[in-house]
Amino acid sequence: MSRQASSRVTGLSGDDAGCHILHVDMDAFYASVEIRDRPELARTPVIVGGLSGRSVVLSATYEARSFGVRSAMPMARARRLCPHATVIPPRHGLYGAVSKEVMAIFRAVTPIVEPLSLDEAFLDVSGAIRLLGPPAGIGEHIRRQVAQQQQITCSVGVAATKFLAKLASVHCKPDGLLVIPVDGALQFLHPLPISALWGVGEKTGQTLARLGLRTVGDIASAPLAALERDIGKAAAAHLQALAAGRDDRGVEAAVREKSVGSEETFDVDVSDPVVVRRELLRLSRRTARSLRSSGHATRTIVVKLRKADFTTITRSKTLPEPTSETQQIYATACALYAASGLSGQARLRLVGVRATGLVPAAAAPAQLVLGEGGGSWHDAESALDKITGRFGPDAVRPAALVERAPRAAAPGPPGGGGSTA
DNA sequence: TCTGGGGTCCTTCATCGA
DNA sequence: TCTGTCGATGAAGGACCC
Repeated sequence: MSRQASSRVTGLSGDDAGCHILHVDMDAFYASVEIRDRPELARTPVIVGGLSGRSVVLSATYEARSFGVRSAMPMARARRLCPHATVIPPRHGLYGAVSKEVMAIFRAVTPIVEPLSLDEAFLDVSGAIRLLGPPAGIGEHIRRQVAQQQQITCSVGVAATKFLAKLASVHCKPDGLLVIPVDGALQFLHPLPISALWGVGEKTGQTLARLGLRTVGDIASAPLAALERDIGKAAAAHLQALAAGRDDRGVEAAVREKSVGSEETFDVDVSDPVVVRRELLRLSRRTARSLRSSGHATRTIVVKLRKADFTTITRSKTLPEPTSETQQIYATACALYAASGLSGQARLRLVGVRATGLVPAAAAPAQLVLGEGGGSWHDAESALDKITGRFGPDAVRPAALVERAPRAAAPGPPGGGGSTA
């Protein structure tokens, strides 16, 4: 088998027999897309992130990372670490469009593509081997296509399971390809720190460290009962399977959405219920629009409230019938906010609205309101979706969301007001 | 240092009906 | 009629991932 390029991390045999899963991950995706449009920034520190006081880093070039900048880091700190970096506000629409084109490159290789986010995906290439050759060669083919068509680089992990393929791509970044052969999996896996395991974050990592477990090999040989006692049955079984190289999840081309939602952090903490309710209206609108555009309705509405001290509470309500209407979602969100005991009592830094328990919209009964013809709000909102789809999300807004100086008026009462301008 | 936004999954506890 | 049990479901919170 020929390996044309850049196995940055190896030491393994490179034998890709039986390694039919690829994990493809774009390198510093948002920043790379920005540099493609501004080539003068190539090989310089670039940070993509919001400009407001509470923004975090969304993406950073490797030049910026060499100064300690990491994604999810507060922007203020990133700017202190790397004051000469170019900071670019994110253009999500552009990244979405590039992502679509990259996924199309993947789908030209195999129909079994499972996107994980805008910038990474699992591919099952077992059906493409006869036509395109061994998996590592397919990985190189994909890397070339992405570089030629999109002028950005990606890294590819090749292995027999999703977890190992993902680890492989992490270990060959940036701009690399790594095969973890079937018979080299444990040799690769066991020296890694426990944080390499999918599902071990800060808290679980601390718990495992208290048990004296430091490496993946330690987890593999730990008694299951001890793990279960400290991290729970499901997590213990999950981690021990991964540590033994077992991962029987297949690549799924169609993953069903389970929830949609929207949340927003205020620039400054807010205690005024009028402002909070106005934000709930905005978020309810966004959530309802996501529901309708994905062809779903929701049964359960969840409101998330984060206080100034960062403690977070959620309150939820399951409705008798599924809905995708802004009015009903907003009314429920307001009721949950009122019942939380935080209304007017606490300073909030974030509010969120989420819809779970999704059902296909076609399965939801048409909502009839006494005294109105069937589907009144639904028809009106569908019409608005068409307008906002064409002219942008702010083309038509509820009166309550039209900014007025110095302070906007309260949104109309739940269930009755907050309608369209 | 001071923590975004969009998600998934798991655990625990309460409630309800059989 | 009362009590205990069990499973399903809902609610809340936490941890994690990208």
